[in-house]
Amino acid sequence: MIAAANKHSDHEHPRPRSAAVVADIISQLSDLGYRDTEPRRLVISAVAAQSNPFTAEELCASLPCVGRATVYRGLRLLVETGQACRVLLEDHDLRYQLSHQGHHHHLLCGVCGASADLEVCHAEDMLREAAAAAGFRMSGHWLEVFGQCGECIED
Amino acid sequence: MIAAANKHSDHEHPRPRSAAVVADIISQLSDLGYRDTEPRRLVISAVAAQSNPFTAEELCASLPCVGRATVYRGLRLLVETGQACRVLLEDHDLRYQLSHQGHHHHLLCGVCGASADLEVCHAEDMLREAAAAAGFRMSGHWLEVFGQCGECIED
DNA sequence: ATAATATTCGATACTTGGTATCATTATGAT
DNA sequence: ATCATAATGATACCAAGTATCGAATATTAT
Repeated sequence: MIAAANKHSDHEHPRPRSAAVVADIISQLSDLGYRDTEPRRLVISAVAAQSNPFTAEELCASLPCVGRATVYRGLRLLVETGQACRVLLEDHDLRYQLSHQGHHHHLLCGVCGASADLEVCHAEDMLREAAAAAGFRMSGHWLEVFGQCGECIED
Repeated sequence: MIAAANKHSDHEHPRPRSAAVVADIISQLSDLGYRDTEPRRLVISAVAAQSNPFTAEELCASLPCVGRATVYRGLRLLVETGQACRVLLEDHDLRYQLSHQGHHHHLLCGVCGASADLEVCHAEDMLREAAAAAGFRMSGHWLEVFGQCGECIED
């Protein structure tokens, strides 16, 4: 009934095929006319190396050789091109994360900070109906689900 | 199937029984041990006078006689005690609004800025199930629905 | 290869939204 | 009326993000 979710938490190996992910993103950006530069690569690599949602400042801190403005620009570019997405935590802390597919939402663990994707948004039709009942034409929605991941429940 | 929504837009009269709303909030705060002060009253009145979601800075601007810190403190108090809620617009603009009942979500018009409430969150059970399928224990969620209200569709 | 051109970079300054500090003032329980 | 305590407001501060602009770097054409 509900789509399964892909867990991608901390507790795993360095990061599976991070280099390939970076190369793919660079190539997609290139197709859009964006140049392949050293700082941009560094930003994308750093983003791909993160497992849990991270803040822009954390990214800056992990990239002391790249200017702050460049980090923010790179991050914004990734969000605008759909390669990364913003994640809103329960305390309104805004974080970022690589996008793993098109439309999806996040399950966010408040204990360890891990996130998992809900790959399909089944709420969409229901929300569209509810909006229509109120005379609204729905054009989009924002949804985050908070809780604890399996590992943190055990502990 | 889906709960009806209460529209509370701009196009109406000044504001129905705003004074009573303010008195009620003051009284509830008083029960919690918060004092009834002049600046606090002014903040609450200003909040109650708003029809659409507003920013904290707009509130400050509409209350030149109240210190900025006090406006922010008052707003935070209202959110913490459940009298007001935060509303996240599609462009990540964070706004505030009086709460009209317990758990609910917002239909937000991107054209005129009006908001309406979805009074019951039917998505909740579905989300809890989806979270459980991914091994998560859901503790909460954040949902905003964007679109156009009836009046703005006509125009 | 090289020059021309447009993009990107990074240092810096700025903006916005919000919080901490702290001396002064107002509240409300007694 | 007194008095401990909460609230205020001016100010300074902080965090996240954007604008500016001269210097550096990619691409493209030659």
